[in-house]
Amino acid sequence: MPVHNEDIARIFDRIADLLEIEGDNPFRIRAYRNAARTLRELGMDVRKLVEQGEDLTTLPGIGRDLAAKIHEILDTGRCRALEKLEKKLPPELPELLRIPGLGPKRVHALYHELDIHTPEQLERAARDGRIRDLPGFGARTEARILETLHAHADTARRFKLAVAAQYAEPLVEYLQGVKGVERVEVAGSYRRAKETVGDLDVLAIAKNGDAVTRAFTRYDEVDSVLSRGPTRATVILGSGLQVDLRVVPRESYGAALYYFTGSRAHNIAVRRIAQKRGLKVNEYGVWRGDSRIAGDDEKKVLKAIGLPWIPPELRENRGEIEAARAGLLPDLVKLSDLRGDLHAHSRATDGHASILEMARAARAHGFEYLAITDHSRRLTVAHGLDRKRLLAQIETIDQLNDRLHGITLLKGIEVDILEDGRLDLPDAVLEKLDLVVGAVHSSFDLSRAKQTRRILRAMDNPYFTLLAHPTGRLIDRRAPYDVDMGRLIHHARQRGCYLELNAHPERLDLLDTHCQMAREEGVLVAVNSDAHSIADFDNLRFGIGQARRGWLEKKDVLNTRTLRQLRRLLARPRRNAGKG
DNA sequence: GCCGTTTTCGGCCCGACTGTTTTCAGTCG
Repeated sequence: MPVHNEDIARIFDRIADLLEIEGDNPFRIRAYRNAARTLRELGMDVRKLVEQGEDLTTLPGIGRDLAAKIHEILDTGRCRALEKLEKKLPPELPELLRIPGLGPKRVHALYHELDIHTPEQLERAARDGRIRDLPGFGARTEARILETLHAHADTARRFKLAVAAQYAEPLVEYLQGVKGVERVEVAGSYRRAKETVGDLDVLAIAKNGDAVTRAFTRYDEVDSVLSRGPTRATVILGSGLQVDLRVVPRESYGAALYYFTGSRAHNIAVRRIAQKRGLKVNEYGVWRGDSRIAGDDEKKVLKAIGLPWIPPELRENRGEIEAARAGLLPDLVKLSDLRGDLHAHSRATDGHASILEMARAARAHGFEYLAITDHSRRLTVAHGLDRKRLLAQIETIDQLNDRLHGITLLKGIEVDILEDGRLDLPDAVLEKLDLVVGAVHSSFDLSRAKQTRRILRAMDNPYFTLLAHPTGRLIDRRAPYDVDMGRLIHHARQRGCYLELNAHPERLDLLDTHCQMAREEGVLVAVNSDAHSIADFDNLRFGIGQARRGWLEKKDVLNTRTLRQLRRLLARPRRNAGKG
């Protein structure tokens, strides 16, 4: 079994969990967690870096010791440090940390005092009333544990950004109507446009916080109230989504917004910078001694620390702070930069609207062009187009273009990439199209080598323009297929073809880290809706959020180009094909 | 365990809410 970054990251997280239960040095624990994070966000296999003879201690948060452990895990598949810990403590113990309200200290007590290792044992002990007598526990805590054990599966789940938006928007509206509330905004991972959010962090300006948190807990979607004070309250909505509300005075709003937008890693890094300058940063402002030197406005807060404003989507401590200090922050792409959409379906296959309806909807979004890219014949469930039907559709689009004003339809196809890398329709018909969007819809479980070879070969087709949803993942439902994204991006560069960032809320595929790789390699990314109905164009905002998380600028995105520029770019793979 | 234009040793982000603590630890974000 090849060891991937995620495997190593999990080992480090387990070590951190166990050390924490043992009451080890918190900074040592954090070091393991930071290293796990570095590995997860590396964007390429650490194994590859090792093969290239790179020094792993150049990676952030990885020093001599952890580099050696990575080598050990890569070489042997094992980690002696973890095995040693697992001899001291039951390996399943970290599971208990996932239960809300249980931290390392309490898990330590449960294990050492009552020999509890598992949620099942915990439940039994709680039912028997044996937990309340432990020091630091009580009857309330015991009851709470039983309660959360039952709700456990529900509360642990994350919500797709688009789903969270459906809950966030009406809640914001409700809070804006509460007396005394001046302003409401959702911060946290929602504001950073993460593909999924664990909870909502809502921020409000008001003088009387107590009245506002009280009104918040009375919102009719609230299922249970976890805590409530004069500046903060936490509730669970009926959907299972947790919402934290914080209320701050106007003079602290910028500091609070910055603080609660996170990410945690970003905040820590920025506060360390502030600390070195003799400043303290908290949710109420930036402080020099007892005097607040900034607070009401996010831009001013960052300025006081000596940094330019950093877009929320970048705040992951993945180089944005260094870029900010060097004046090298990207000028991120905006939704309004999009001039068209290069992936949409019609009723001819599995779409719900006619080509004309789709064209009009795209025009209403201000688009200059829309590519119709229905499925190809192999995808029979979607009634995929064969050669004959595609030729008929080409004719239809030509006719529509003659009478449509203000928008141009591009002739395309979302053609299946077959298992051997051939495309699902003959070149003779692909040649007649403006663009060919290739996609994997089958054989997801090929080995990494085979899957990579399959897609590389598809890209070699002279008519191949754009690789749709490049990892094939469906958030929470289907893991990405195993493919060497670095090689795909490199090959796209050589072939002159492009990658899609599919904006469908279930896909958001390319991942943000892949976008960064594409950008560094100079491969343009198309942010596409994959619309199956006229409403689906609205999903582009989530795609743009993801693109911004991937540091993409307007110039990095294919469909920010004018139709004229775009046509030239779409012809590039064909031109390159002749050069062998 | 990591890290370094104040440091190779001595630091490492900061505050709110809860429950059981009668002065604060634990958890969370």
